[in-house]
Amino acid sequence: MTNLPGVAAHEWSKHPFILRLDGYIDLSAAEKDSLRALIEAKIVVKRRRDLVVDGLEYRKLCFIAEGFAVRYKLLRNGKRQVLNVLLPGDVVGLPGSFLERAASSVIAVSDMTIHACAFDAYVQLCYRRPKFGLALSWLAVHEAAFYAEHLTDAGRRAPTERLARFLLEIHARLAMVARASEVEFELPFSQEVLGDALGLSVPHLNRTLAQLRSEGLLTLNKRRVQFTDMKGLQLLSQFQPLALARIPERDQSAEAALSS
Amino acid sequence: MTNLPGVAAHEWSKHPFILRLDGYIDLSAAEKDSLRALIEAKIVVKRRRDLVVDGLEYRKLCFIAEGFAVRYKLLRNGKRQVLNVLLPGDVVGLPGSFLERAASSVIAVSDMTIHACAFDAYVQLCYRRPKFGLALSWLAVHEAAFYAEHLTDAGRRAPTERLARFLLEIHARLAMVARASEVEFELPFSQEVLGDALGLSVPHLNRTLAQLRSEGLLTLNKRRVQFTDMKGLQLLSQFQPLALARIPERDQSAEAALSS
DNA sequence: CGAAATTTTGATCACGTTCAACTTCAGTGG
DNA sequence: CCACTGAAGTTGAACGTGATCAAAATTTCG
Repeated sequence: MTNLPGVAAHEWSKHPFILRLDGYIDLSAAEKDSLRALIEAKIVVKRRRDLVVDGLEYRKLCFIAEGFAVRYKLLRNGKRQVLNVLLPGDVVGLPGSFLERAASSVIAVSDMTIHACAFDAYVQLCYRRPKFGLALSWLAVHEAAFYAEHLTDAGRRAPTERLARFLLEIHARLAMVARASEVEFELPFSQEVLGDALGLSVPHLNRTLAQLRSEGLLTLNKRRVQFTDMKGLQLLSQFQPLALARIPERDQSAEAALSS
Repeated sequence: MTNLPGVAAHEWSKHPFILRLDGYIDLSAAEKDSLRALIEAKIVVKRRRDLVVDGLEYRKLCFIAEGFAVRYKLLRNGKRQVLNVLLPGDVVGLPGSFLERAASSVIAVSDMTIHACAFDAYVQLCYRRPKFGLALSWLAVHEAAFYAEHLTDAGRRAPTERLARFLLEIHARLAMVARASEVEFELPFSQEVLGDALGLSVPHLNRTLAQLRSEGLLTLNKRRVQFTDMKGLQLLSQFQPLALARIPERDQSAEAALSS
């Protein structure tokens, strides 16, 4: 790991996390700068490095600039559930920082570069600039909504459907931060990770994948996915990206009418 | 449904939602009052009434004073996934209000009384009093953390373990709002709901329940659960309630050091 | 280039679903 | 009060999906 202080302004405005925020909130340059000022370090993380460890205290927010990670929970019986995959623009330390001790682990599955800020510093920023508190809520709700979808997948959907939905979701998320073309993207996860994300064994995941391939819906090799029949995939998976509403602006007129 | 305006102060301070907030944030009487001022109506809802409908816009936060509901997602193939059960102190409209259109439905499973406030009004309160934005974040993170646990249950845990964990979780949540004794509580959900929550068929859920009973871990009749071997349940289920950290207070001294 | 990780394929088996019948319970009207 | 009705809970038998175990083929990486 290499630590360099802060972030340059021109770099920050194109940061995938800022790109994501732009998707649901209007931030002025000054506001973006006040967030940038919190960044304590740019960190380069090697593949397989632990970022968060289940059971330990963690009090940081890390914004992923580049690279991929996986949040997972290891069980007593040796099984593993991948809770979420973390892509550029995602935040490490959500929900870990809100708990006394992290309830899951995070590990890098590729080399990464991330920007870290102290959790307390972010909370104090929320007091000064309430908009960031709302942004945090939106982020957390987004997270919860994704989990809800995955829960439905694991509980009630067939394996082919699950896998198709998962790939479409990742594609949509990568497209949001300009890391995917119309029908193609890099998928840096092993089948073991995919299986643990979807609640399937590796052999069965492999067969499920083979089925999607044989139906001509997609190709996947060298960790590169290409959707060869987008319509067919959408039909099979019933996937539709969830539309997060934008955060309402402060209403000054309503302000005057109230004293509290 | 009967609509009466607002809430009385003495009623509000003992409202289960306020009880829950007290668990992770310090709110002054004035702050609690500013939230109370947002309540537009006290609503009495009959059993089986829809509160939120998948696909429709929903822009309210409803704080459950009494009664139980279920958030669920209905699939094309007729299957249903129960995403969460809503207890006194929980909020209806999270995450629904953050989305263009709700991505799940909510239905009352008992008669309920709830206090409704407009979502926009709450957001404006967050601008005036940033602490409420943080409270909202905490609430959302709490929700996300629960989903993460349920995802792990559905994906990787055995049925007996799932069921035991589910019951222990509900017990802990009810205890938090003073609706459960040490080892006993009301469980107003049919086995169909439990099955849909845990991703099991009704017959299998029933057999799983029978197994817990036969092992002397609990009794359940007339919708009343009694844990007869709490230690055994905890051992079997590896359950531990998740410890949400408290929301840090505003730090005035750090304030002065910064201009932004 | 060699070692390790990952992907693929096959055979067997167990768990949990499905379907069906029956029982018990709660609520309602005669 | 009891008979009736529909909902909820319980039990059984047969089936199928996906897990498990094992081994081979292939790729990645040191």
